[in-house]
Amino acid sequence: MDNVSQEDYLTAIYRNLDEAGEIKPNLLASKLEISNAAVTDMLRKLSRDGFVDYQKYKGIKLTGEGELYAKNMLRRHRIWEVFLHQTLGMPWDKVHDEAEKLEHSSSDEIINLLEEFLEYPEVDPHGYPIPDKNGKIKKSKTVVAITELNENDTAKVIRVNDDVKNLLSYVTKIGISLGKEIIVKDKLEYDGSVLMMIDRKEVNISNKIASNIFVEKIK
Amino acid sequence: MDNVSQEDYLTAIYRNLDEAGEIKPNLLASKLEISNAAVTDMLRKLSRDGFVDYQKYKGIKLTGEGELYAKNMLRRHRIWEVFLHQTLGMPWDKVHDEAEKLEHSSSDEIINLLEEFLEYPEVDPHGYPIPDKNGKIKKSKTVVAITELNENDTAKVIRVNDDVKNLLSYVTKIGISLGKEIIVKDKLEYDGSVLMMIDRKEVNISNKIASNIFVEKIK
DNA sequence: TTATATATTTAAGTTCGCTTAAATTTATAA
DNA sequence: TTATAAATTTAAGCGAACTTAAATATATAA
Repeated sequence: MDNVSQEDYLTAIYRNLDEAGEIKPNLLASKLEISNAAVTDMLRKLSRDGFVDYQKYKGIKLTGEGELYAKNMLRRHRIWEVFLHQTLGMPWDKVHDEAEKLEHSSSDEIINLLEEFLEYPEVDPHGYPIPDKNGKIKKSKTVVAITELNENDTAKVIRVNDDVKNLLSYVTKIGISLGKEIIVKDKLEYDGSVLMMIDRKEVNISNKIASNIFVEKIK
Repeated sequence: MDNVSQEDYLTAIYRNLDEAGEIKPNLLASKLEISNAAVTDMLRKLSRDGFVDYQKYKGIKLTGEGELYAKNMLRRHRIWEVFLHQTLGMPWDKVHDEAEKLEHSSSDEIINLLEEFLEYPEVDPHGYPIPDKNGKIKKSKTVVAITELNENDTAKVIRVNDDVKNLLSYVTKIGISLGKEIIVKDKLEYDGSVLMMIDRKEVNISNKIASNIFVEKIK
């Protein structure tokens, strides 16, 4: 393919598929920060090239080829992130944007060599699994968003959504990192916000933020 | 700038300046493998943006800013090459093309971290010096092209032009690598080709190839 | 069910970096 | 010096990926 734009569309589609494996043009447009009209345009091309199943006014699906492509981009992205964080020491809230650029400029050969150099990491610095050469994604632990926890639940942070602007730097500020233990103290009915203990300090986070932090329940 | 095309123009200009510090549109077009008309077009933009001194029908010069920019791209390029070769083990005849893509997708921050990780290499895998953060290029040994050698001269290979298609893989085949010792046996007046000893074997190379291999005379 | 809001597509237009063809300028050689 | 060749620029046009505005289809709520 070798087309930055199309690669970005496929990745964005894959990242945002709903439970039915579909995504609406509208959502895609907002994720890519472009107009709906541009999306319609590109969908025709992606459809013509066999990467998406697309019919006017219907939800967008990926074809097998499209999904493979998207997973390969995700693989590139996450392997770069590991390299930037682990080898170069770049903070986890900066690697996403850098990897976003690198992923389009690296052959599979580089990626495979990098993977070997990094000793086959299983997850990226935000806890997301890295697809293998064949697009296979190892089933990871079952995680739930913090919003799913109940009062007095104790849990360990496994994954934080890196695709939401500024979320990571905010989350870092309030003391959250991978592996950190949290205890839910209270859940506010009113706005869905969650009061938790982190490092013996009380922290309140909004529902929206809580829904992007994934944890493993302890006991 | 953040514009792949303009970055490529500046790098190509810098790489191919003549003794007077100029380059002709025609040569630039052929290096970039595009039409002369496209070059004229882009020169106007680069001139408008203050990267080149350009007047119709005259040779092209870089401004101070343009030169800095070009050297920074060269820095990125060469640091990536060192990483690919030294850390990932990619052969020296493949790193150029890969670095060509990566150089446009990496912030200065990544490059600086990489440089540190690589322990401040002075040359790339083909023997070219790496400009520092400020664009300063360390003066390296005085080298001459093999074409400048005389019969019975012994010399050590210091640098091979990585910007010529397929040159490196050819040169590798005939046993040349950095640091290798060569002895000039004969120079053919007729076509300028050079007969040399490499690893106790006689090898004849054309004038064109000899002019792209740079050596340090021994005694 | 119908009115209205929202999502999607179509139409027309823009910028970028290219192309080919024609016009013009500069270089070269008889 | 002048004819011719080569280099350069101008002109017109193209495809890609976007935009805004208008048209149309779908979803939602009274």
